[in-house]
Amino acid sequence: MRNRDKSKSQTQSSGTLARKSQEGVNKFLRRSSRLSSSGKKEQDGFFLENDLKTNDQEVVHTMDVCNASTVEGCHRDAIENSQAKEQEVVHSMDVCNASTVEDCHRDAIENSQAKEQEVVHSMDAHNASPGDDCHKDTLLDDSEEMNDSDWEDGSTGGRKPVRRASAEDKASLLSLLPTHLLKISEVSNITANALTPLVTWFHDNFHVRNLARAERSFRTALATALETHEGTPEEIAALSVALFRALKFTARFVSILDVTSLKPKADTYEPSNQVAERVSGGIFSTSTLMVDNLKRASIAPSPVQTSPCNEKDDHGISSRKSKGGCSTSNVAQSRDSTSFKESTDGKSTCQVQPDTSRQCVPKNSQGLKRKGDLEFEMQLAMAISATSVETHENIHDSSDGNNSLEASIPMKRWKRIERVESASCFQGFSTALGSRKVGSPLFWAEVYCDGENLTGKWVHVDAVNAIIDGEQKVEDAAAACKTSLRYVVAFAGHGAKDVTRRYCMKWYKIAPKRVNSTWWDSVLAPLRQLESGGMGGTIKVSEHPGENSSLDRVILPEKSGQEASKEYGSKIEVESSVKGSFVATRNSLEDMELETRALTEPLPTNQQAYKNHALYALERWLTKYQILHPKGPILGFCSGHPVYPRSCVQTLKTRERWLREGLQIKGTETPVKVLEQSTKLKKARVSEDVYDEIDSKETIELYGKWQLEPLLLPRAVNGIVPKNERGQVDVWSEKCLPPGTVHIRLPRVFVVAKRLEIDYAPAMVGFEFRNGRAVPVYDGIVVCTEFKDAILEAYAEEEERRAAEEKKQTEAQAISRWYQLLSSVITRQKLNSYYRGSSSSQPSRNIQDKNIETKTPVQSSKDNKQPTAHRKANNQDTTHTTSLVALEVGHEHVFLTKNESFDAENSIRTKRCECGFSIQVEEL
DNA sequence: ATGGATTACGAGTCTTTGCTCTGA
DNA sequence: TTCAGAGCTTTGACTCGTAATCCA
Repeated sequence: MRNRDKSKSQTQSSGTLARKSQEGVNKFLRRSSRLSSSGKKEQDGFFLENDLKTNDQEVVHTMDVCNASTVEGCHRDAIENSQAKEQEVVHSMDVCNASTVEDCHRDAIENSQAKEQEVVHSMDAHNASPGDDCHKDTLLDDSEEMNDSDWEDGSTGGRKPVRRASAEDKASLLSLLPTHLLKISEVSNITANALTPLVTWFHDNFHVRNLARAERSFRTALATALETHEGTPEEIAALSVALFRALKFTARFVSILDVTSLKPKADTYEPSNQVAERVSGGIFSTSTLMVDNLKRASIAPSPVQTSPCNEKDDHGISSRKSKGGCSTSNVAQSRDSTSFKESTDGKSTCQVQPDTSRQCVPKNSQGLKRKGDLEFEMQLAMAISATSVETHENIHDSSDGNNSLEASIPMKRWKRIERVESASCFQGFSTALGSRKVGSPLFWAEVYCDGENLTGKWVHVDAVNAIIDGEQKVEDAAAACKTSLRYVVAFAGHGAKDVTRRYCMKWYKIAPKRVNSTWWDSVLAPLRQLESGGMGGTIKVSEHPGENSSLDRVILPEKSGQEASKEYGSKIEVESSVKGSFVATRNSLEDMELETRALTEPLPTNQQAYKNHALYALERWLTKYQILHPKGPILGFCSGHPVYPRSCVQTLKTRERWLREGLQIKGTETPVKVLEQSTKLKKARVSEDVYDEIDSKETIELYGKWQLEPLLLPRAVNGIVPKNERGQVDVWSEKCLPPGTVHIRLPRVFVVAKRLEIDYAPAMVGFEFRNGRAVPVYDGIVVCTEFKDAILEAYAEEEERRAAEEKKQTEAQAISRWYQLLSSVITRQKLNSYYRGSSSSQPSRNIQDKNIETKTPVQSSKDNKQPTAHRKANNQDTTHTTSLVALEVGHEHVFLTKNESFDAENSIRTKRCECGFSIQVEEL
C-alpha cells in the first residue's frame, strides 16, 4: 500500500509534468503556426522582436542575414512582439533562421509550475521569400537606407538616429563568396569533400571572437557578426548555416544543449548574493586572491578587459543563466574563448582566444567554493602561465588581419597552438583547464550530402573550426572540455530533431543523464514534424536553370511559396509531391541510421559500464534474479569476461510471482536457479515456554519465462469454487480467477452468498502493511458464474432492506434524541416553576425566556388538539415557537410506532402521543 | 596521475497471509 | 456465545547509487 501510494503520487506528478510540458510545446507550436501564417511581414523579414517597438512607418531595405527569433520562455508570446504595431515593410533576405531550444526539459523538471524558460533561437533559412526582389536590392544596391533600429537593441527605448549603412552592412554572404565557390551550388550529388573549399573559405573569413557587447538581440548580433566577420561560436555557426542554405544546400543548425544536470548538486552555481558575500571577505578570499594574483601575473592586461564582467553574453542561453551573477556567463564566454580547430588536411589546431572573460575569473573564483572550481582556477592560471611563452612563439595573426580590434589589442589575437593529433589537443585542454567546459564544440552545421554513400548522408560541418565530417570527434572534444553530450539537437524550420546518436559513441554514459526518453520524445515529436516540414520546404530548383537568377533560386519554404509569384507557386506545387516523398525517404533513412547506431554501439572497455548497458551485459553484473538464457553469443570480452547481448538476460521469478501474472511453470521444468535464503524463524517451544532462534535455510526456486505456460486453474465444478490452501482465491488479476468463476467486488456480499448457501471464496487482492506486518486485503468474493445473477439480485434486495433498516434506526435515534431534548426542557421548566416563588431566581436565570425558539424540522400538527403548541406559518420548513410553558406538566409523551403516519409526498412523518400531542418530522 | 575495480554505506524497494481484548 | 473491530508495534533482505579506497 505504501508503495502503491508512492507510485500513485509519482504518476500524478509525472502526469502534471507531462501536461505542463505539453502546454509548453503547444504554446511553441501555436506561436510557430502564427509565425507561418501571420503575413508577409514576418515571413519576408525579421521575426519582429522587442527591439522593433516603434509605431513609425519605416521602410527598411536591408539585408537580413538571419531571421532569428529569440523567445525567452514560452509564456513570452511572440504576439506581444507584433503588438508593437510595427508597420515596417522589411525587404530582406533571410538567409538563416536557426533555432536553438534549450533547457525545456530541465525547466519542466525543475519547475513544474510551468515557468518555461526555454530559450529558442529560431533561425530559419527557409523563411526567404522567393519572389522578393529585395535580394537583389539588398545585395546589389548600396544606396538604400538601413534603419539602425534593425541593428541595435531596442532596449534603450528611444529611436536611434538613422545612419547610412556602410558597404559592410549591406554585404551578404553570397556577395562575399568568390565566384568559383558560387558554382558549388550547381554541383549535383554533393559530397563532403566538395564542401571543403567552401568551408575553408568560410573559416578563413569568419572568426570566433568574444567582443564585449552590450545586451542586444541575437539577430542584431548576427548582423554585426556578418558585418565584422567576427562573432561568438553560435553566431559564426549560424552564419555558416545561412551560407549553406543560400547555396541551396539542405542544412540545419546543430547545437549541444547546455542543460542543467538532472541531479541538483551536479552543476549548480552559487547565487550571486553568496558570491558577493564571499567577495566582500569570505573565508576563501585568501586562496582566491592567490589565484587572482597568479593570474594577473601571467596574463597581460588588455584594454578590453576593463569592461564589466557582468555584461550578458551574446547568447540568450548564457545570458539567461547568468542572472545570478557573472559566473555562468563567464563560463559561457570562456567556452567561446577557446575553440577546437582541425584543418581538413588532418592536422588539428586548437585555438585559444584570450578575451574579456578573463577578467571575470578572479571574481568567479572568489564566488565558487567547490574544490574542483578552485582547482580549475589554479590549473587555468598555471596553464596560461606555462603556455604563454609557447603561445607567443606560435602566435600568428588571424587570416584576415584587417581587424581594427586585433590591431589595437594584441592579446585578442588568435593563439594557434598547432597539434598533430586532435586527441592530444583535447587532452591538452582537459589537463590544463580542469573542471570547466572550455573550448567545447557547441554549435555546428549539418549539410545533407546526397552524394555521400548511396542514399545520401547528413554531414557534420564545423565551419568555425574547418572540420568536415568529424562527427566522431565531437564527443571526444566535448568530453575533453567537460561538456556533456546529453542532447545534440538539429534545428530547421521552427522544429528540432534529436541527433545525439550521431555524435555519441558512448551512449551508455549519456543515457542515464538524459530525461525520461518517453517524455523527451513526446516533447520533440511536434518539433520533429516541424523540422521535417522545414527541411521539406527546401526546394532545389536547379532543374530549371536559367529561369531565375541564382539568388531567386535560393531556397524557399512552402509557406513562403504562398507569397511567391503565381507562376513560381505553381511550380512549387508540381514539385512538392516529388519533394515530399524525397524528404520522407531522407528522414526515414536518417532515422534508420540513428537507430542502427543505437544498436551497434562499440563494446565499453570498463566492466562497470555493463552494469546497466542497454545492449550488452556481463554475467558478473547480473542480479540474483537474472540469468543468461541463452548463454550466447559472446560478443567480445572485457577484462577477460565474456560479453553477452542484453537480450539474453532473463529475469527470474518464483512460482508464486509468475502465478500473479497468470502464468505457471510447465510440468517438466525444474528451477533454473535456486537461491538459499537464510531466515531466522522464531518458534515457540510451548513445553519450555521459551523462545529460541533457529537458523534455517530456505530455498527460493526461480524460473524463467521460457519455462512458463498460461495458468491452468482447476475449473469450478458443481458450484464449488476451487480454493487455495488458505480457503481463498488470490485475485491478482482476472487471469487468476478459476474458470467458471466470477469476482464480485461488493461490500458485505459474502453475507448474501452465505444466506443463499452458495459456495464462495474470499477474494484476496493484495497486501497492506500494518503494524510492521503484511496483512491480506480482501475485496469481495469469488463465486461460480451461474450464481452471479442470483447473488446480485439478492444483494440488491439485501442492500435495500439494509438501507431501510438503517434508515429506521436513524429515525428512531432521532426521535429518541428529540425526546431526550424535550424531556430535559420540560424538566427544567418544572424545576423553574417549582422554585420560582420560593427561593433564589438563580436557577431560572437561564430559562427566563418563556418561549424557547427552536429552529428544527419539527412542526406541530395542524390537527393538534392541544392548544399548547402553535405554529408559525411563515415558513413551511419550520421555524416554530413552542410555548413550553403551556406544555402539560406531569405527562411524558410516548410516540408509538403504530400511531405514526407518513406523508410520502412531503416526506413528513407525523408522530403522535396517546395524549393527542403530535409532532411532524421532515425526513431529509 | 589516472582510471578501473572493489568495498562500504545509505536510501529505497520489495516482501507479504496475527493475536488479543473488548464490546455489541 | 459469537463476532466484528480496535489496538498492538513498527521487518528485513535486497537492489541500487555513490563515495572512498585500493591497485595496476
